[in-house]
Amino acid sequence: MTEANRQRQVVTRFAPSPTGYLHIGGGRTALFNWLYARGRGGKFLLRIEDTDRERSTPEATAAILRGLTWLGLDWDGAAVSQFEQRHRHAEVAHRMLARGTAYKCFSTQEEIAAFRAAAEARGSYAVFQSPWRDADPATHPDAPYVIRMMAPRTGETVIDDTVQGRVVIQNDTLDDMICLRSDGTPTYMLAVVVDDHDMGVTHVIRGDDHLNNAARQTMVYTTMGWEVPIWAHIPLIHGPDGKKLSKRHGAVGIEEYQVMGYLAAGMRNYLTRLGWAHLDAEIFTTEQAMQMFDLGGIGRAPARLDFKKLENTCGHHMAMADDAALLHELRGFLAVSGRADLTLRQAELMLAAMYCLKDRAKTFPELLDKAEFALASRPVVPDEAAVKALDSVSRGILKSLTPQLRNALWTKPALEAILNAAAATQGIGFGKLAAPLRAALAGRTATPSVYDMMLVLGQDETIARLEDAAA
RNA sequence: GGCCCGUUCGUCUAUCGGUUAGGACACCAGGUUUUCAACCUGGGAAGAGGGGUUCAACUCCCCUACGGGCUGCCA
Repeated sequence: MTEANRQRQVVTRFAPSPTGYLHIGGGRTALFNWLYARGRGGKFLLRIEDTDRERSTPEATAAILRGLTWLGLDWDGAAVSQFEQRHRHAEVAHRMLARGTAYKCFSTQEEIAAFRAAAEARGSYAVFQSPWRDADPATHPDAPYVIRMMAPRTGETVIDDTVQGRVVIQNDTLDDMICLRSDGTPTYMLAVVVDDHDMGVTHVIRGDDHLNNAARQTMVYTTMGWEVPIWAHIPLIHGPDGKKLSKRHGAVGIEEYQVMGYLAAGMRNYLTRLGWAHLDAEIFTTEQAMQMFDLGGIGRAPARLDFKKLENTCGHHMAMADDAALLHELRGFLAVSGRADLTLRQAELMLAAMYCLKDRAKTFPELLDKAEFALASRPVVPDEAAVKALDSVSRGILKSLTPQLRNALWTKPALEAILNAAAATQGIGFGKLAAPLRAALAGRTATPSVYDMMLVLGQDETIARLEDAAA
């Protein structure tokens, strides 16, 4: 890390390749970059690494943008297409050529394969050494060629990594990486460096699968006379079994988590805490995360995904959430999970009920389940257990209750007085009275408090449901 | 095979040479309660193994084991 970088405004970036959905690990990488930049008044940029024309699709790009947006990560400026910078990349490659820090290599892929096979046969695994590295340009054939960087074959390259520490790579373990393919398109290795430099990226925070690559990329910076960014190679996320996260572990795409009904805020909190810690901080807002987040707090070992903890974290955030915001996010969930939107009436009731629902649920499906009494419309169809609670004796009690409720002041103390008196009159405990009320009001036996339901439903609806059940 | 990175309760982690190794999730047991959930209290639970260095090591060094990454005209 140099003085210049330390003083410059922080610029981070997320650079996914658009070959599929936004992977949850990628989402976390983006989150770390975003948190780091936003917490320091810096910039967070987005670049789509679409130089692999075979595998890149616009659908994948769209999915990535959707995933980031859902996670609440906003980027500065428009997303940059790496492919569109290809002429700039080629220009840099040719400049390296002109400077003598790169050369044309005419070796065919068959020749390279043969080289490797021969090395393997000898029991060694030497990196490919192009015969064209020191060839006289006069002997160059009129054939397709790639441009390879002329990397030093001796000495070592040091990666001063904020997370991994000082990592030393021997130069003889690195080959002369290809910068420009034979079709004239740039490789990722060259493109990342050029783009990061051109975009003014100060901190490269990415998966540690790139740690070794950082050595070769450092050479490009050096050979071009550019300033090397501050590296932070973070460990990848693993599945619950400790193995690399893959489809067999279940959800790997960030959007799947939205469909499962996790809150974006909870997801951010959980993902921030996964592999990063600041003393005992567990549940925090995004603003607090921005304040606390630092590269030094990132662990060196890969972390495993723990759905239980994710759920618990989301539960905290649901309880903390603003009612209206929660309703809004709930409707977003309804839309992506292919469920019907709420009617105006349902939305109103949902909002009114939120106070007694949100600290009882961890995810949106749970919230919806707890909200069943508010969402249902008359006549409420009781489930099996509720039917049992509505025997003839209970129905009689409900019947005797309605006249009193009709004249009641619709407040909790007033309702409490009425129901307690009713229970006393019947010579039963309050629990005995609550059961049929639940059944009548919600059609089930597990519900929020009967008072909350009555208050949310209102006088008319409450009485109507009791009459429905009593009949 | 070579090179690189990693290893503290089941899981996420704190500790940055001296602590009864702390917290959270999960789990178990109580409690509260109007059902479910929530909530409250308590409990069990860890430094991969082996060598060093040091008065003192989870912390520093080495080896082994295990896990991961790189070793592409993929990113």
